[in-house]
Amino acid sequence: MLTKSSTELVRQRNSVLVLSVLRRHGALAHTEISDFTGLSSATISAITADLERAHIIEKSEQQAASGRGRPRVLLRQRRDCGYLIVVIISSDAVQYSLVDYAGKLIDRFSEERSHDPAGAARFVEGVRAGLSRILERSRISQEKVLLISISSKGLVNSTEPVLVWSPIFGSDQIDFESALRPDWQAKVILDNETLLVAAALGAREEIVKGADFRSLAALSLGHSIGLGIVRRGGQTGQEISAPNFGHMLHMAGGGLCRCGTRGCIEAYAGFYAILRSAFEVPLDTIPAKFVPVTELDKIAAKARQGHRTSTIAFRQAGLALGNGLSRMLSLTESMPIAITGPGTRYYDLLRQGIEEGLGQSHIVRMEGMPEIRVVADEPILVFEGHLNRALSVIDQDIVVSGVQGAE
Amino acid sequence: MLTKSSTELVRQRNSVLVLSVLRRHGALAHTEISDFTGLSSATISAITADLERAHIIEKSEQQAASGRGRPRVLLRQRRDCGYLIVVIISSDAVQYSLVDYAGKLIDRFSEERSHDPAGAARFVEGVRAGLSRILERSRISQEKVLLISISSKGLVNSTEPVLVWSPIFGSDQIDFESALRPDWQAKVILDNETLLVAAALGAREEIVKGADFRSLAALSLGHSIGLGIVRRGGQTGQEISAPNFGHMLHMAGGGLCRCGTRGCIEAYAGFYAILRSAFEVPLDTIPAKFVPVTELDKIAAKARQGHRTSTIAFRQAGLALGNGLSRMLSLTESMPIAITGPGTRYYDLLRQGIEEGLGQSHIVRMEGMPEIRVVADEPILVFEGHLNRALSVIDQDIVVSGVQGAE
DNA sequence: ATTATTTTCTCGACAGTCGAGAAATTTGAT
DNA sequence: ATCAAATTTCTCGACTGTCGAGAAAATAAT
Repeated sequence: MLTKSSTELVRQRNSVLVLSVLRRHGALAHTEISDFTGLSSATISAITADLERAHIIEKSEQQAASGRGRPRVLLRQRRDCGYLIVVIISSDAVQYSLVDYAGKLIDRFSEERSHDPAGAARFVEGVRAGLSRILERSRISQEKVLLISISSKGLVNSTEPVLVWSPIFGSDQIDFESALRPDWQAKVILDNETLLVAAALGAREEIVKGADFRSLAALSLGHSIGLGIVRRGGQTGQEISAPNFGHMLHMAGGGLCRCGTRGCIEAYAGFYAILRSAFEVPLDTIPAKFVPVTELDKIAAKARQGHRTSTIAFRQAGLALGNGLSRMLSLTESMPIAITGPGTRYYDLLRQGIEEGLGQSHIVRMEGMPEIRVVADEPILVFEGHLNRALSVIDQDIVVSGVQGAE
Repeated sequence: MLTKSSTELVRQRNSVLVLSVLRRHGALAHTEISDFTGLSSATISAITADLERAHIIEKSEQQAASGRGRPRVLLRQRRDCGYLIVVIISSDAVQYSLVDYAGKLIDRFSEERSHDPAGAARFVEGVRAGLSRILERSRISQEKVLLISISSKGLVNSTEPVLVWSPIFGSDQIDFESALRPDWQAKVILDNETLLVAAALGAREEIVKGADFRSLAALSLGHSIGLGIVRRGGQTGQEISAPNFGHMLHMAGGGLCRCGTRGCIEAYAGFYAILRSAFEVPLDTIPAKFVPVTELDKIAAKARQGHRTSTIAFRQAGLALGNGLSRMLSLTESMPIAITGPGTRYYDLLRQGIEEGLGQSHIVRMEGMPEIRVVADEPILVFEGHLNRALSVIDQDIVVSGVQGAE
């Protein structure tokens, strides 16, 4: 359904646009903002005056004279305009980061996760404690925290911050919104981890390719398997989604997965699955809760020396991934695939299987093999994705909730 | 990337909005338009005055007095504002329909398709001839044809009207844009047939459910298998896509498909595949080009009487569909599934397999079985989808290309 | 000092939406 | 017949927004 448009909306959109170019390019002068946005100089004056009055941006005090002419006045976000807390949940720890409105990291610490199956309720308590701890350490007032951006592996509700299924808690749902509402009035968003990787890669790609960028998928290999897809959308920039790829059906009645279903992709390509397959343990064995990477390194070493069952284990994993990717491509347009995560160190062993698995589908035979690239530094990408997403959400909210107020 | 906004754009969007409620609800009075759009009465006056000046809408001359007070003046599209040609390509015929700007069918005929494999070039000639024929019969001047909307089974390029792969011509691509450009200056759009079914069902659903409508998939069963997905998007109404579902990989190294690949869903669930499987012909046999429905009816009759291999054939087909749908759901959100096409007459035989195939995946075990409904009258839905899409494209174009001109 | 150059700011014109109320037009009561 | 009530459409002034042009500001070079 279409909705009505109004002049006030125009100002809102253009204000957000100004903030977004400021994010992308750092502190900018009046003229540069005008160039980047396409808005006239007069409009920039009006918008920046509003934003300055609302204490959202500020004039940079001084900068090197850059030639003759009236010197430029750089505009930048006010760091103290608001703050963001990033919570990255991984299998062995929870990392808390406090970031200011300009995207600068202020404080960070990790808390080990107890491996006891204390369950979701207990875990949520830990998160609440972690959040109050990072707030206290910084002496920032709670109202200044505008957004809490959480990420985890697993399946996430697309509209609300609810973790629907996760490798750790299974179907024990966690609703972060209602869990944090008593303590916090900040907005809470939750994203799948690999989705953030895809978002970060997509943003990088868009800077390089500009309008040529169309779409991209990120595949994260590890104990579990994640996939994020980013597509450039119509007006609102990028559109991203994080399918339940690791638990997409690979083969009906196949190996038993951690999720309890048989034949998931993860039950062939997750670390525990490779281990299981390499040791020729029956495929209906209940999967190991945790596999040290050193175990897998050993198998990889054997495979690289030509050991048969180890080689086959990685090959099976590759096939599952390749088939799954081909199915994904059948349902979307063709797009490049970026592989990240700890599993990339075995890419040499997985590659053949992946390519063969891809090649078994009509779409790949027709359109050719998609571009596959290996990308390291997954944790950095996750954090970058958090910032990209969270800060633009803040920009949006801050503008919508009233710039007019001179305060 | 965000783009700048302006007051002129506001008017454009609101004009399109006015035209769209006029489409949805038929001829409306000033006040009603105001109610439906949320725009003020004054704005409606301004916009409708513009549209009337540009000969896009007109005042309905007279209507029954509806109570006391100043009588309403109904506004409606001018039929002669422009015309649309709908071309529906099916396996045995091509249907041409001429429609006026108000959505009224003016003329229609079908041309049999020769089953000779004369190839794409020859076929395009036929389409060009068909188009000129329908134009001549109507005595409408060619410039008045604003849009040619084509549909076919198969895989379609998402940005240009290029048929990338089709059951009939295989990988012999057809670029309708360049094929028709010499004769026509009308815009040309091409959509997958099942996508249009999904669009039509989505539009109906949105009228019923309003904002509650989220998404929907249409599955078309026949000689080939089609899937269309419609999701409600942010601003721009609905977002639709037509994946290459029929040729998504069902089982690696499986039955030979018409497309030349092994293991496609279609190679298990297409009519020819059911036939092949029922007669226990080896799965690598080259599939029949064409299967009369009566053949399949016979197998269905046998299956309903308990004949074993016939029953298994339908069950296999259902499993392939169910597994495929489960994979689709793993990659999207959960959504209801509407089944259409000639294959619905065998739904009683397919159902168990579909449900079992769906149940083998994590997502369905977790979120439960999606709602499945059988919808008849596929051809009507296809045409309805054409009109929905094409006329709103025309509305958009007509407004963008300048309403201001009084002409 | 003066001039050239560059950036920022300001002003008036123009486009769009909105609310309020005037104008138009019919029904129903007196 | 006439007038009041009801209802719809139209119009006007206020407000918000963008834009182009040019004034004002501030520095470097001459």
